[in-house]
Amino acid sequence: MITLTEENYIKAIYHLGKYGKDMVNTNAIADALNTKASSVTDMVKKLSEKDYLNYKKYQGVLLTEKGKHIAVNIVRKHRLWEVFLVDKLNFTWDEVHEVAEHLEHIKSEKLINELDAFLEFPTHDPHGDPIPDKDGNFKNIEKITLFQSIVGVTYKCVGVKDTSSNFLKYLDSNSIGLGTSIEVIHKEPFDNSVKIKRDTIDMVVSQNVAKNLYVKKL
Amino acid sequence: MITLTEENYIKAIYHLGKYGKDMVNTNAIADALNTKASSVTDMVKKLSEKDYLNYKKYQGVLLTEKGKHIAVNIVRKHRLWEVFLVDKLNFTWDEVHEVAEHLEHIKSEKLINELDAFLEFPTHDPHGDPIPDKDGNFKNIEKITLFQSIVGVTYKCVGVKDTSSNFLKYLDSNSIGLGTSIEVIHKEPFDNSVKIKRDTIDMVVSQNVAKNLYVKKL
DNA sequence: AAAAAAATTTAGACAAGCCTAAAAATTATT
DNA sequence: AATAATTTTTAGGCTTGTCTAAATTTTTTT
Ligand SMILES: [Mn+2]
Ligand SMILES: [Mn+2]
Ligand SMILES: [Mn+2]
Ligand SMILES: [Mn+2]
Repeated sequence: MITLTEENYIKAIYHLGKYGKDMVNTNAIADALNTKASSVTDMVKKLSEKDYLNYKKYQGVLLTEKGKHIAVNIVRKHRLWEVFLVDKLNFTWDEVHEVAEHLEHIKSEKLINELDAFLEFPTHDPHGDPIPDKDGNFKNIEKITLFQSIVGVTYKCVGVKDTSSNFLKYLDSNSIGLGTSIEVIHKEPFDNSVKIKRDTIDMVVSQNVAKNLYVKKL
Repeated sequence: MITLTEENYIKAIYHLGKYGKDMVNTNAIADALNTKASSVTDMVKKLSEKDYLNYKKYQGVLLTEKGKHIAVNIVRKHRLWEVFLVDKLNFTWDEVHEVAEHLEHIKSEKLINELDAFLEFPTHDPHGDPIPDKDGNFKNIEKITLFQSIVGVTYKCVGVKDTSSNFLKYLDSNSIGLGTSIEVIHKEPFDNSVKIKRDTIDMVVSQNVAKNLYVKKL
């Protein structure tokens, strides 16, 4: 049996280790889970014991295949529930994360597979993140941040990096959402702000915004 | 903040105390929750401290209004999720209870009220039990057990007392479900079995079955 | 009204997760 | 290469919810 707390650790470690092959360190995990490094050390030993990850003292941890499998399944559940909340229950994209954080721990194969079917097998969640299928497979769409974009090119918004309520509400209030077309007009070297044309409207977004908005060439 | 364990105790006490005004005793609670009497004593002290119930040493407990409110809200969530599972996700009535047992603890006002609306404000769950509305109000339909029925009268099946998978599957295999018409042909004094006519078919059900099937005069 | 049986509470212990403070190891700086 | 700073682990303790065994109270039986 795997506990809710163990699941949260595994998911956090998965997200922290997603890019790059190097080990995930204690402080990063403590930070992600709002807990203390000493607590992480304790838990990491237990997870290693249970074979969800490999732990090397003072070095960090790496999920095993077993651990990755658990993690991807939790991510699948999290994102499917988010789709459900937005598509069926009138939640906005800034409201879903907190509730999905709890729903992702409900354990029922049938529940999640039927939910998947009920939602007609969505491939992406409300924030543009890919949804793993029943076997854990998914493909990341090629995307860059608006920060990495090129002047003169038109892009489509395909995701957000920061999923905080604050950022999502900012985007809402500026009529930017998934699918929105964005033409890059100018990139200001001084403060790295980006001038874009959204529909017919010109607007300037800060470096912070540009770095948290994923776009794809049209 | 109320913990998952506390919620389960409160719900169990609510169901045990539903009929009759007398106090719920320690062993009954321990039994319902598959735990030990000593654990119940501990928890009951804590719940009393938090004002969810009144506890009199060696006498038993009674939920306060605050406790009842919590309980009814959990029951509401439990039953709405059961409807969702059956109506939208192709669960059968014998599969829903276990999953709903977990879903009932998800804390989000918006979630449950939107779910209620999405399901078009159902009044009863898949087992015929009434669903409290947003304010905790619900009405029990007048019903008796088949055991209490009268020979010669035709009834409609409106609920089940035992919601175990075994019993529900037995009913399925005998084509008895909510809404099924049942005419009482004979009540056998020797073993309290009941001979009924379901559609055009005569069949005999045991005392055990008769005591767990709720019916209503047509 | 005792004595016996049953129900309930108390005492003491344990696992899971968390914390703070101190010790040890690693990494960065001089 | 030595010292300083940072990171990580260890040690010891706390809370929640559980358990077993023993003590106490209530209820039932004689
Ligand atoms: Mn979570
Ligand atoms: Mn998401
Ligand atoms: Mn429950
Ligand atoms: Mn039910």
